[in-house]
Amino acid sequence: MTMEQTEIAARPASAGKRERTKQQNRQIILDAARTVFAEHGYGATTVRDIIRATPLASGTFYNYFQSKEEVYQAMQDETALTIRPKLRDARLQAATVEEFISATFRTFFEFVLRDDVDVRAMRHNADTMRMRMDTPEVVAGFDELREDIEKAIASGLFPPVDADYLMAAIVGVAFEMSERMARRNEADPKAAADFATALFLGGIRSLPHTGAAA
Amino acid sequence: MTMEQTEIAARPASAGKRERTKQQNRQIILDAARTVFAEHGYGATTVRDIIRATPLASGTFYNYFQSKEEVYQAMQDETALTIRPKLRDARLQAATVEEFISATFRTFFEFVLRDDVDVRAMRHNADTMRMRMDTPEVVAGFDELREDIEKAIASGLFPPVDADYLMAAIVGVAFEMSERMARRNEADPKAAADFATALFLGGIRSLPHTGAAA
Amino acid sequence: MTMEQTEIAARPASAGKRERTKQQNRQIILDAARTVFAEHGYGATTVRDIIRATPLASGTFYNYFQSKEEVYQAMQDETALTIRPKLRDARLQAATVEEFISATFRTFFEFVLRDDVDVRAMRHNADTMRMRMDTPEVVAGFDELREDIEKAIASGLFPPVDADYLMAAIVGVAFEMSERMARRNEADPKAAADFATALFLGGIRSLPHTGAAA
Amino acid sequence: MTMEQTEIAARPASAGKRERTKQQNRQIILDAARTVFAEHGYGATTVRDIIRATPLASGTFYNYFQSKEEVYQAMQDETALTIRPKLRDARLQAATVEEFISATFRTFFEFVLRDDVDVRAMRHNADTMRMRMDTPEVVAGFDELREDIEKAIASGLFPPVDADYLMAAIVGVAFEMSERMARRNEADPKAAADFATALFLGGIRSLPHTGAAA
DNA sequence: AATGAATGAGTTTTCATTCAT
DNA sequence: TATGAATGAAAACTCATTCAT
Repeated sequence: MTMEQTEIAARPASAGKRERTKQQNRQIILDAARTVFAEHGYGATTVRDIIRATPLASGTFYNYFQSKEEVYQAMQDETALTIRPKLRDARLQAATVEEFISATFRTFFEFVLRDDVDVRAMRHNADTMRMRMDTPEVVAGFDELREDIEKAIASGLFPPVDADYLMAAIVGVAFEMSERMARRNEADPKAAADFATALFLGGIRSLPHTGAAA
Repeated sequence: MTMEQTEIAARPASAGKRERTKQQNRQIILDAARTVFAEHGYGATTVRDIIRATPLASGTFYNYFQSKEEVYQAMQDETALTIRPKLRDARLQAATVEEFISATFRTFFEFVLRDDVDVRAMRHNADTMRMRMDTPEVVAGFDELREDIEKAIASGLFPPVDADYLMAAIVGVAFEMSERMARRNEADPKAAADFATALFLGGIRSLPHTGAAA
Repeated sequence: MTMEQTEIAARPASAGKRERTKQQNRQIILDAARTVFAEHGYGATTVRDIIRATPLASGTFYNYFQSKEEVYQAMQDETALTIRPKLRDARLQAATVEEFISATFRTFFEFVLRDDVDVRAMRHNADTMRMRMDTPEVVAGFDELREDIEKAIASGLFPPVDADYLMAAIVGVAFEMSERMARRNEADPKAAADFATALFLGGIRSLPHTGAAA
Repeated sequence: MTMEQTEIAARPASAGKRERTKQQNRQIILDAARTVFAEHGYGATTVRDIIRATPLASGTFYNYFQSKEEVYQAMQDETALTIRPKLRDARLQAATVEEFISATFRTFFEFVLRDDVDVRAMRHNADTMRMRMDTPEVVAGFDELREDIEKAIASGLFPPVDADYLMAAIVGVAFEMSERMARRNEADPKAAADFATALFLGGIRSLPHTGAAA
């Protein structure tokens, strides 16, 4: 106890540091990394940038991650691990093509809007695609989608189409539309999902007509 | 004297040897940048990398571009300036929805396969970034597509749908599918364009059935 | 426990070893800069020169100063901050014109000889620059002198002369003579101050006669 | 004549280049150097800066000067060669101490104001003293003044004082006062010279009284 | 002679990582 | 374990000078 008092006396104004657990520090770094990577892109982000967005010291970073690369991977994995189960669950419960497609887009657009600011910000910098495409978790998410499409084909739910291209089309529409959606004043994930779903189910002629152009 | 006249006549038209070398060097740097960016991604690429991929001296780079950023933008603009007129021409001649959509994808996929160095380089680098496109020229290309969609709606060619989302969907599918296509052993731009066109015209159920899955 | 108390007590006062090293390194850089600037002149000096004159690593320089310019300014300010109080004290105690002038030159010449590293270094470099002085601290020192002259005029100590020109004359004589003095084998600040004082009090005809020319 | 026409035809809009003689180009470079050195100081000035202040090409510089150093020396020498004879003439005609001192300051202050913008501008950058002090011509000018003082002592015109210190005092007052003078709205070289002359002849108590403080 | 782009050595600057405290 | 200054390899950038035209 004497020692504790000593410590407290020796630290003028660092109250609260004792509260920080290892897990919290790791999360603090991950959150800071997410924000900074999204703002400057992977290449332009320095470890110092991440640390600066943190109450921690530079050396502390290395108690949790070996390098910039590692924290980046961890961050990507965290994102993928959050959305992948959501998407998979949505698809697994689909009994019809409509449900499969609708649930995929609905889940994705809602996730983008509610849980994660990155996907929007990521689009503004040159490293975006790299960030999106190349960590194992993200690639696994794509593979998962293709596999689910293949299963749907096998079970007769889907017609026997090119699963790889269909996956690509879904992914492309999801990312590109989410960016446009996020830029609108009143982002409406349901409307966006309805649009994408109609497109995939019936093509352009099935898309909902806009009031304005009617 | 004949030679002198020749030289005089030649100067304004072909701009002289100096001028030609200058243009060549600029192009050498742009081409090297395209290759290196495609190979390592924007963030991981250094100006030194670009110079190393060139027979030129380091200082020469700075006679043409201020920074990595600037050469990257120039490279994107060059790409956009090449493909935009092709795409616009293709769309302008469209008399039906089918032609509009089909010509867009066909032109894009063929360009990716034939003319674009970086996409070719990407084929050999599974985890390469797709060049992010938001320089003025590229954005103008997107705007052009949306405007053409709006015109098509106004003329009754297209139903009155959300032009912004439709543009995003086309762009997303074009980029994402072109990447998948480029990775295949026998890339077939016609087949890819047919797939995308069928999707946009009639939805999933209109997509061509694959023999394998049939 | 005694040791712990000792540490606690020592921390705020002596600022800890880290803090001490930091101050030392800053001083090491400043001292090296002073020597190198004096030897090569401001323009010919590179940051590398300064670092080389130091046991520190190149990056360490940038932990303390942004540029050559900044370390130069800091160095000048340091000098000005050292000599300004000495000069002001000397003038404040002056009850006569003689004391005012005499004390000013005496203090300046003695400082140059004893305390100022760069002037000492200059002695070994005939064509060294005299550090140009126009950082805020230095200018403030000049202003202080002019103000003290104005006060002396107001109190009747000095005749009502042009204080700005008189200040300039004193400064010019002080700097130029100090340089000549420093180059002599046996620099004698008292003799130099007597010379300048006699000049300012009675003009050329009051200057001490040299034995040689008599 | 045919060739001349050919040349004219080949040069779209370079009229007047034929007029430039070697001597003119040399002078163009010297004048540009004077301006640029005065503005940025010796160290911060690049050969490119000088060329940019010129209608000439970079390669042309090296037809006239070997290096930055050489053009700098030439410029300094030009200045010193202009003012040194003026000063020497003024002193040689002096029959009294008054005339010697008065003519020196009068000539210097008028030169600074009329013929040369450098001396003022030079004071604003760190390399000033170096620029002023160390070219052979400038040093020779100082030596000349000291020699003239020694001759004046030998002839009985001056009392037997320390010629080196007196020279330094004159130089210091001349440069420092010229800077203050140049900053005034209505620079008056006669008044400045009268001030300095009175100081050197009779000390502070002989200085002209200002109306304001009377 | 004049031109001005190319050169590359040298300088400035950054920043991931280490390590003494 | 936390801290944050030190490190130095590597990247960015400059610029005096050369040389083909």
